[in-house]
Amino acid sequence: MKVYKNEKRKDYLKEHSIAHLFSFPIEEFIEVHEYQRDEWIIQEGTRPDFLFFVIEGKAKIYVTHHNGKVSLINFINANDYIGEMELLHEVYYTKGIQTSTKTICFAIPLHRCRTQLLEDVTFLRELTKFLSVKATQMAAKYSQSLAFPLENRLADFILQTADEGFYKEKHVTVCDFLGVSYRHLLHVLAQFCDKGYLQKEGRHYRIQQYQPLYELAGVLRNK
Amino acid sequence: MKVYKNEKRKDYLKEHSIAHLFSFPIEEFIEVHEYQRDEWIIQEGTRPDFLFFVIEGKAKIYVTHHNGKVSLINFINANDYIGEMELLHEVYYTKGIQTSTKTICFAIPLHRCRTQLLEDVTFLRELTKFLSVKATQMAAKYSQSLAFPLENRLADFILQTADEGFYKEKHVTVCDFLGVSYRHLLHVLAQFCDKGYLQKEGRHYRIQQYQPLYELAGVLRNK
DNA sequence: ACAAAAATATGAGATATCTCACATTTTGAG
DNA sequence: CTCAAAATGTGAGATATCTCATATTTTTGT
Repeated sequence: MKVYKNEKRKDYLKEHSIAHLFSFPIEEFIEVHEYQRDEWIIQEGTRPDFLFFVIEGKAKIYVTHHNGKVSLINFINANDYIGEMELLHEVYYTKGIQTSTKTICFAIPLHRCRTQLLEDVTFLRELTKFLSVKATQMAAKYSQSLAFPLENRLADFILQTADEGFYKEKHVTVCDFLGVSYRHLLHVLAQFCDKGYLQKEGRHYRIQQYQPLYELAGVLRNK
Repeated sequence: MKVYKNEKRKDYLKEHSIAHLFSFPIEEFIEVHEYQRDEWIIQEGTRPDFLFFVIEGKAKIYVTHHNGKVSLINFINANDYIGEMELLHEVYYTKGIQTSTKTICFAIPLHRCRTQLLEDVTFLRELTKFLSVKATQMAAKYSQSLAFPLENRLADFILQTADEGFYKEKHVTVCDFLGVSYRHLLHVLAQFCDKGYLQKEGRHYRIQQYQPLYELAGVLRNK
């Protein structure tokens, strides 16, 4: 992890100003952190000292279970908060956050700003919206994971992550995210190929037929 | 649904004052609603006109999927908010809320209070905490549902809901909540009886051995 | 450039969970 | 009280998903 200083820091603060998300002058407190690919921004089980706001990059939230299974709870993108749970709760089991690309965050030191943050209307209103979206997403994922087989959830995931007609996600990551075994993921992908929805090209999959994938994904939506 | 008026309303407002959750005088706006058992406080897919705060009673959040499956997303108890998503988001697919006992709520009319609520630090701070707990719970449930078989989740549920050593929940509700078929739920309950953890008495189950249930439930906790 | 680690791949058998069909019991509205 | 609806209960076969063993390929650190 690198901490940007002086000019580089100032440039980032100016270029990606988040002053409008607060009603007090926050900039002076902000540190600008750069994490490289696959670095851990927060270690699972360890309280962070900062509230982070992601400026550039992507990351993943992980939790490890007693039986050794790892769940990828969600993806984090630009303009997401990290560490807000620890700001709000004294006691909290901290999830691990790992970058999947180079990631730049604004880091707000909790020991200096906690009190002010918790009294700031502008900040709290934004955070409330952020959390409500998060809660809704998780509720949706939860109920879908119980109500539908992998076939449907995978179709949705493929459509959401496909890039120019190609699905290129890493199988291992997708297993953790959709909560299925590697074996079973490959099995369902192979079915999609058999049925002609996808065609494997090297290690990527070209989407051949969108319509049946749309139909499989469509049933996840609410009534 | 009944709306309490005059003395009855005043009594409730005094007895269960929520003035401390707001920094402006909210009481004058509050309606006191009573819902009987099994009544719907909010219809799925229909925007509510109020933000509710539960004073007494219990309710359930339901969502219906395209394939006809119904998920019980969560339980609602005293001191929970209902309808906060609709306060925060113009566009939102509203979940259904059904009481499971007689339930009394304070109902805050959105059209009159929305603006003030969204500018109220005290309210927003409380709501933020409420939502963060909700988001965390859902994330936990989600990852657990994927990582563990029913055996573990049911053991946890039995221990959490048991009353004086007896488990008495309705099977149909539990199926929706744990996202499994009726048949399978009975199957696992029968296993617990075979193994001597539970003993069926009429339509209730007496907990015979806590230890193995604790162990099954324990692996849900994080590493 | 090379060895180790990670990711991909595949087969076969086991288990968790679902669907459907049907019987019985309990509950609630009128 | 009565009847229909809801909840409970059981069997049997189907399917979704997991585990494990093992092989190949790709990526990564040094």
